[in-house]
Amino acid sequence: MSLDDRKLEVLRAIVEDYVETQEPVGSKALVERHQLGVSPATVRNDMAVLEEEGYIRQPHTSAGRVPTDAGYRLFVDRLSKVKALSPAERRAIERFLIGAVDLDDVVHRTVRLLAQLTRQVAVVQYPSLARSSVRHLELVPISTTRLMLVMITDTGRVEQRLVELPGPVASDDVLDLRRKVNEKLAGQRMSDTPPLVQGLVDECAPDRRNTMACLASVLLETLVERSEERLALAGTANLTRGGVLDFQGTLRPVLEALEEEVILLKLIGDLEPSTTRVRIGDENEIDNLRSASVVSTGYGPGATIVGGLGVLGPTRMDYPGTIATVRAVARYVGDLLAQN
Amino acid sequence: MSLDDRKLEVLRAIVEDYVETQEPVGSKALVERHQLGVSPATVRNDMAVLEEEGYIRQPHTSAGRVPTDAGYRLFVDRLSKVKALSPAERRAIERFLIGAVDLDDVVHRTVRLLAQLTRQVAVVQYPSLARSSVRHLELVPISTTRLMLVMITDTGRVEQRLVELPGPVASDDVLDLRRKVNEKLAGQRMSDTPPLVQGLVDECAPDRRNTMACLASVLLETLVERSEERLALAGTANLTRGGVLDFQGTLRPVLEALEEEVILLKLIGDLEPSTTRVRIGDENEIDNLRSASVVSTGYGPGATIVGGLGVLGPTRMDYPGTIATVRAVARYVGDLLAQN
DNA sequence: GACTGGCACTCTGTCACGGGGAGTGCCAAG
DNA sequence: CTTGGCACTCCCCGTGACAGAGTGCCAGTC
Repeated sequence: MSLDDRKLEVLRAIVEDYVETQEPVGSKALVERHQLGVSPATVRNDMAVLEEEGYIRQPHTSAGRVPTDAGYRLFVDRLSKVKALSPAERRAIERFLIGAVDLDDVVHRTVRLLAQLTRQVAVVQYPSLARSSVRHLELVPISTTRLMLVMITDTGRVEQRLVELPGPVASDDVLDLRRKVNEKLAGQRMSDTPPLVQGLVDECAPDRRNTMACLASVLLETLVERSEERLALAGTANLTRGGVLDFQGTLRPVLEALEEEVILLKLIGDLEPSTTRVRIGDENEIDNLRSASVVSTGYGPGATIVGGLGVLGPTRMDYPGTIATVRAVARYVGDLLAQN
Repeated sequence: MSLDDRKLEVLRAIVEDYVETQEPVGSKALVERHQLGVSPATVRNDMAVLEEEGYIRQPHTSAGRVPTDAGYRLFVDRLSKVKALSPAERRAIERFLIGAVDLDDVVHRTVRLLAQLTRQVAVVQYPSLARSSVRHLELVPISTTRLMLVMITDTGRVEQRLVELPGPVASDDVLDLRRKVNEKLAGQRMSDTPPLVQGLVDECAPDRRNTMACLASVLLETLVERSEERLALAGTANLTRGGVLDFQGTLRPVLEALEEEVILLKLIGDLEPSTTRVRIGDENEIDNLRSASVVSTGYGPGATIVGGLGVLGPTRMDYPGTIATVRAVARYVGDLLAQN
């Protein structure tokens, strides 16, 4: 038994209506709202099959039908085309992102924009350190035995870390250190740096080796190990739209998940394919998000990807619209980064 | 007609019970749980007076009493002593804050700690630029006509901003610029800088004045005008404790308010008195937070204050405990900053 | 063979009703 | 001023009845 065209059409209609009205949809309402050209009874038969196949279900006997996660999945994969953005939306994106003064600003504007356009929770990952390269390293003396290490990446991120030195260092020596690390590391991809950092220590004159070793360990920590990914979040208030109906009664697990950076990174940061990724309900590995869907994609200058962004909402979401918006915003942000 | 001691005692008992049980408290339960030494009937008379005075109210006829905002206010001002922290809490604070590697880390740890200890929403303001002074300014060439300006403050904040130059600048000139701005500005309080920046432009050789003017305008913007305050937020999931009961049914307005940095700053950033500030329900100027209370205080190294922190929760909160925790955390953070 | 109209059935949501319970206000007495 | 007693009010909750929506199935039609 397979799904012929009309059954698919019925599924699409159910998804669209349910997303819009948030109420189980019945056969009669369906034929009234869509030109299906058949009677409610026929639709009912189709519905019975769709339910058998697991694409829709009844909250209770003699209620209308509601799409299952599998139903949404089928809808997304085969039944929906990506909506084109309205000119108004395009303008909104441009207006919003223009005039950002630095990376922080770009990220914050982006996340708010995304939340606003999709009316959902938005997450934007800062350009990943691991995917950036070093533009410049700066050493600023804080006291005689302390340095502030400032790293600037080609994506505009600025990371700082305090370095505790084993002993006092003269300011000329700091300049020397600064020159050395920059010669060695500037322009390098983050992933290529560890052996170079080791080389820095090895090549160092013995009397300075201690100092350099300290610096090197902080460098390694900053560059790779602790490679801190940062995130921005916006639009949590959108979770309350649709009342208590979405998210099976309580926002708690969702809010909890949103507080865990690790979890968010997992959601957004899975960047292998350059395409948009949609996770629907149960497809999420995180238990707390079993009643949510996530639409995410990578962004970056040109074809390269330096970070992820996406939105999270109820499984009952407007997938075509959301996907379109997420993609468009990612592209704009990529272009913006390319300009720098 | 005034409030004698027993009436105050009754009010205290009502607040304590209500905070704990979240249910309107009646006269009978009250005398059972507290050693008031009088009968329920007497307590009822006292309650009638307290209600008349506006400190408590009945959700409906023949229900127990619930404190009003004014009741909480009186409780906070006159009836509660600040609870001492338990050793476990002290240890938790120390363990949590130790090992922070940089300012970002300190702020993030602090805000999570605060949310965890108070089981409420926590907000921590980064050290305010306006209250810091310049430690060092760095200019990093991005291209021939673009510089990255990096400012490091004595509180450890690092701000960056892109500078678009009117024309190409040689790298020697950049070094020269760098030296000049540092000579002039390093060590200065942020609020004293504007005339100095102007001075920089005036003293500049005519052929470089254009470049310097560009830099100066970005500097001014970064230092004062756009003096961007940053915040960290944690514990929003705690809003869902107590179900839909707190916050009159919907979290929406509260979540919305929490998304507005401006609003949060208003809550937390009011730092004139070095004491802890408590805003209860209607005392909040922000309409969206009329059903919430905010406990906030300033923090900073030694006696100076460089930023604010605090928590937000339902008016029905454990004020003594919350106040104690907020103060303690602020003190620890201050000490931590003093060490740098 | 696929579609349709009709019909009986099921389940929800809601409303009215009523009793139990908690709590109050008031009064008269100690 | 305090207390015990009592009548009263109102919420909460379980029950039952009812309308409405929607289904499943069957027999008839094209």
